[in-house]
Amino acid sequence: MRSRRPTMVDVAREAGVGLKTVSRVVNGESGVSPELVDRVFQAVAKLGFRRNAMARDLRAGRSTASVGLVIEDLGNPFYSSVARGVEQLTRDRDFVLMTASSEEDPERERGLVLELCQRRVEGMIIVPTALDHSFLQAEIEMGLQVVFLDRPATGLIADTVLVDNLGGAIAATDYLLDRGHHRIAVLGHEAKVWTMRQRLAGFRSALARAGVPYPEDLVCLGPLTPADAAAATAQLLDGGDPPTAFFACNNRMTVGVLAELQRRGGAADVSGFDDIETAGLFAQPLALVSYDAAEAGRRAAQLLLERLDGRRTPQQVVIPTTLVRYGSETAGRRAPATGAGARTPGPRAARASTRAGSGSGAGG
Amino acid sequence: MRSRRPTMVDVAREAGVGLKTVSRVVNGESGVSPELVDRVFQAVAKLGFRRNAMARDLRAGRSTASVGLVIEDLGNPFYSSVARGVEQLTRDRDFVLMTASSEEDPERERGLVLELCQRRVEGMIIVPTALDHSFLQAEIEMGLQVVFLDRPATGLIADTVLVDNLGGAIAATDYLLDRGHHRIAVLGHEAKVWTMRQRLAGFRSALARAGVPYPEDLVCLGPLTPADAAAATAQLLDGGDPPTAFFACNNRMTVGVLAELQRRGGAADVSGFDDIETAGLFAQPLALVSYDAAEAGRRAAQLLLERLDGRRTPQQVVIPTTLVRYGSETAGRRAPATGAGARTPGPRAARASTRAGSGSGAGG
DNA sequence: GTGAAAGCGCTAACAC
DNA sequence: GTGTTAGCGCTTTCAC
Repeated sequence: MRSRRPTMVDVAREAGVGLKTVSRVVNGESGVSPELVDRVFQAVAKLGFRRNAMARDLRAGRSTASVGLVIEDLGNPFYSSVARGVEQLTRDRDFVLMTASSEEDPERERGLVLELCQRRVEGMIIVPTALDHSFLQAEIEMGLQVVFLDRPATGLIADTVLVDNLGGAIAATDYLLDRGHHRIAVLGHEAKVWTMRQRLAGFRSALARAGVPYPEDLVCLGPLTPADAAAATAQLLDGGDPPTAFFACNNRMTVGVLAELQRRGGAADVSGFDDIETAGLFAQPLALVSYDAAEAGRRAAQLLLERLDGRRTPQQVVIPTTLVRYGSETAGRRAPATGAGARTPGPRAARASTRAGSGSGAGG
Repeated sequence: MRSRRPTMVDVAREAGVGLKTVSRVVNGESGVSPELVDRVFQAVAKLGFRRNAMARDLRAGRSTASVGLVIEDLGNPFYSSVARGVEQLTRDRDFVLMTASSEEDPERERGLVLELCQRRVEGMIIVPTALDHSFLQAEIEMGLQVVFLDRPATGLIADTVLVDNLGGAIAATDYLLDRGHHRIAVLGHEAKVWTMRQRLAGFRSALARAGVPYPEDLVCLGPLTPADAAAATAQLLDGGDPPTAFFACNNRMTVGVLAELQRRGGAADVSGFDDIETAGLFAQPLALVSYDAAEAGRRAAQLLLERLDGRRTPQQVVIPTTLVRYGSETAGRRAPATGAGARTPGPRAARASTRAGSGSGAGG
């Protein structure tokens, strides 16, 4: 029993009123007699009428009350937190979220962006993978609003939300330096990724300030998965003059390093970028650069909404990071007896902000 | 410099051809002379024309080549994996994914579903929170295709993808029973949630089969966050005749239980529903009911696509679970020396499937 | 091969 | 207060 979707004309006929009256009632406009309002609602309910948003938006000459979110991978906890944050702000304005994963493929990213343009989204939040986003300039001139997240766009001036990569990496490196390490290995993604370059720069900067030479032989860029990182860790440890500590540039690297250390019963100190929800339960103590991913999403959404409301001067927001130490020196020996040990929920063990405020100002 | 978005009419004028010719070229139809094709493409590029999908779909009388995904919380790892799985299949058909979080609020869920109906999505994948979905019947009769995920819908016959809750819970309980426990505590969400009832039923069933009495005083339903679960764990442990083991009905419960045990240096055995990515790095050994959330999303998307292609007989798919043991008895004492210990990436320590196949068949 | 006209379902402007 | 008309940007007849 597959019936056709009723239109306003159908409703008008059913209610015995004119088309415009139905439109008025459905849109909650005033100036319709209570009796007709009732008849229209009755007909709407009887026919199961749902106003066609396509026709409505088309006629009104506007976009589709929706925002596009182009990220690397929806399945990654960082991005899903971001998506959640974005959603929290956009849902209040009755925007629909169209999510798409670029999979770090510039071509795919471009395709998704243009696809969303064709769907006439009002705005987009993009985690840029492509090296050049000037192709968006034309869309922007035609009314598309864009906010970049996690990395700045190249070839384009636009609102941007970034994480304090430099400060976080410095804090993570200082943590290891403070514990007396001079041979610190670094594991990270390819250096072509902007965030990775920033984090590496922070690492170098912290070493330089401490007068510790940059360990060329301990810098391992390329691994993608935890398994890759574990293998790389093994190789580093098996080399001559092995590292005594590790700086993992993202959560996947951290997990890989820890897994290999645990497998060996090794005791290297570890710090890493990106927080891990369950780090308080780990056998090994470590320090992680933490930041609020959902907040990054919320800020991006906020910037986008402001733009849709008319703001035109580009802004940049930097999300602050915090170094969180998980587990104590004694942790791992079947949980500490004191309350000062690792714990996942509740207050964190030790925090040190790498940035004072949430720094927002004109940029570009 | 905010210019108006060009339409096909603009392109036609620019190229000096008729409207229909532009339409033909833009849609890759044959039967246009190469010369005109070229002129049209030139004009398209010059003006930055992007075909308006709203107008196109409206005129064609079809839906918007999009699927809606209504889940509980995009930020939850389980749901973001599901979303990723859905996306993997739908992107190939050039569908756009509209994601929305119901936040376990039946009213909100209903609102989101109807909103997506107004947007004329072709189909929806819903994790049902509401108790009654018969209101969807009308939409379905008007062409909407629906697949339910994680829980069956009530008051409605439709395609459904479920996890083997019963089998998983039995396996998790058996694990604890096999280790000699008779006083097993259960922590879980409210029993009004279908999955929770299933998991509890599995727990009861395993106990009954082992001749162990159901421990009324150790069943704690209600906690939502890890902190709630930790507090509940503390209360259970501080009571008279405390439990010697815990069955945590979801990942948040598991984390809470472990956190409290770790804080106390306690040694209770733990098993839990839902896998945790980093469980191999935990100080405490445990067993987790694991299943492929992304696969659940893919299967749901597959069912939806089949429906869009014309299938009409309702189907049900059950995603199998596996009990994964993390860490050995010696784990936690600063990592085991042998390779048999916990490790996160790579092959899992010990698996025992709770279901033979991926069971798919007619249902409803 | 190509283009003019009609119309998808709705809203905006105007008459009644 | 209410209904009629036109038209959003596109596709679909159907002439030429």
